[in-house]
Amino acid sequence: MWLPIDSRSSTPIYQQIIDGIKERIAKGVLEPQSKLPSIRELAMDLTINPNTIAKAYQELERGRVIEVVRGKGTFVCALTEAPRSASQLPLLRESLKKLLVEAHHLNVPFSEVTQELENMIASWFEEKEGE
Amino acid sequence: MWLPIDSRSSTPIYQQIIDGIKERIAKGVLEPQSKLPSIRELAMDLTINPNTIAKAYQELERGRVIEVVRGKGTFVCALTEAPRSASQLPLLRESLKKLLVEAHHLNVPFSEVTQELENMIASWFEEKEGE
Amino acid sequence: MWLPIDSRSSTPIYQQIIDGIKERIAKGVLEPQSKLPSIRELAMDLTINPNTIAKAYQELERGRVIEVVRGKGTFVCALTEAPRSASQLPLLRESLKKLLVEAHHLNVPFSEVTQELENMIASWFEEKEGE
Amino acid sequence: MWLPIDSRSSTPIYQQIIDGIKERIAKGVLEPQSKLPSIRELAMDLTINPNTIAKAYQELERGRVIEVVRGKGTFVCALTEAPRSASQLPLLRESLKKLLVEAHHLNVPFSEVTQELENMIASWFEEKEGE
DNA sequence: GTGGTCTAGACCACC
DNA sequence: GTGGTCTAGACCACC
Repeated sequence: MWLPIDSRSSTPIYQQIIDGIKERIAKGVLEPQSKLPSIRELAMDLTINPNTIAKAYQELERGRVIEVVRGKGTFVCALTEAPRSASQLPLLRESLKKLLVEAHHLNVPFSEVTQELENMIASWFEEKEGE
Repeated sequence: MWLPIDSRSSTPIYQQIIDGIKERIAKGVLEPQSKLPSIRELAMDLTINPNTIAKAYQELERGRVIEVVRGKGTFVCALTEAPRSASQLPLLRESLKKLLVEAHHLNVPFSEVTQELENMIASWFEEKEGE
Repeated sequence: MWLPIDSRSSTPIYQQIIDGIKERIAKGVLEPQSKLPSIRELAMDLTINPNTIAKAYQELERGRVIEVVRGKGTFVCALTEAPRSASQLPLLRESLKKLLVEAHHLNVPFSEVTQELENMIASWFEEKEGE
Repeated sequence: MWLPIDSRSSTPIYQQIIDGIKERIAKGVLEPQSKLPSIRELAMDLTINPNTIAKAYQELERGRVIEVVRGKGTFVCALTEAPRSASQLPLLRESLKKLLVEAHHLNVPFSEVTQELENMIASWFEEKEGE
């Protein structure tokens, strides 16, 4: 598996791995129940310290995004394992607020934000289909 | 001036101050040309070290969000000083992508994201008017 | 007399005044022996605190660029009052070095620096003649 | 690494460090991709507080002169990362103007400025080769 | 090991 | 009054 890692970025490498895997899952490139590469394998692919991969996997497991099956490997969780709760809408709203603040300081009108969001949703699963 | 600061958060305090001020500007609570509290004053209000406030103000000045007038104080920049360039849409799209990834992992359907965004835009300047 | 002053610049205002007057003298706009505006007059013109103008004039007097004649006013020094000494070439070389360091980091080739310098010299007294 | 620091100068120490490092890079003494001393190491060498070195490094990183690799250290950027843009010639011209103003007040004729500049360019990389 | 953040407190230049 | 710099020393995350 390949993920875009920038060792010069201020975002920690383990966080970049988390973000990259979550994005691939969200886009449907990594499907529920599918197997992830082993820590060593991914460390080799990305030429990164295995400890760093391990930290990313631990965080993803804590967040119920992936699960470790002893002796078999690591797998993407089924959707039902992360059921929706009332606490999740406030989190999303917080992100939405930050998005609008950013848009304002980039001088992008809100109407364009809505438009861009709709465009992105429309083409969201493209990467998966083109796979 | 009050800003919500969480000293236990992993987000640095100076960054929380930056975010808080940018949000107040974006919502119109802090208008262009209006005066910000002095470093010492804000440090007292938030019971935070003046150096930390100074770092936040310096970052905001570098980003052309605020400007320092020698010996007089610090002021919100006029809008025209941060003109829009072609490099800004990609930044917004990156944020939009992260938003959709987050929504997926929170089990919030994209249609609801769009709906929430429109609601938030509709009530964006409420805080200012209620002031 | 008008000078370009930016109260938001990180260069102190009194320094901007010094630089502006030195530039006008170097370009021949202000000729040797010519009279400068009084402190009060210049303070009015630039809408700046008279103390700030006074500080600039004091520094210029210390550097033998201008001289105060009691009861008559302030005048540009004659050239002969700032005779050339051996200590001045090193100062210029220090400035030249900084110029080349800057050019390197701006990715401007040295050949272009030389060319730009010659162009600038060729058109140096234009402002005076157009006066 | 040694840099000439004057703690009595009006130029801030962190700025002197920035200038010194930029000069060493421009002269080729510090080559692209080469490693800079760690903050603590340089602080020891120059007997300066680590915070001051850190500020200098952060400014240099913002200017894309150096880059931080997490946990590994700080390195000189590759040249291609600071591409030339149209906004850079005006900055150089501003510096050239200041140079000519200074030359005039030092009583150094412009012909000698040109001559000194050409001499300096001719011997620019000497320090590197003599290394 | 590396750099990043924060506090406490001092001193300074500028207006 | 204002912001800017610096020290001394602590603690933290990352690799």
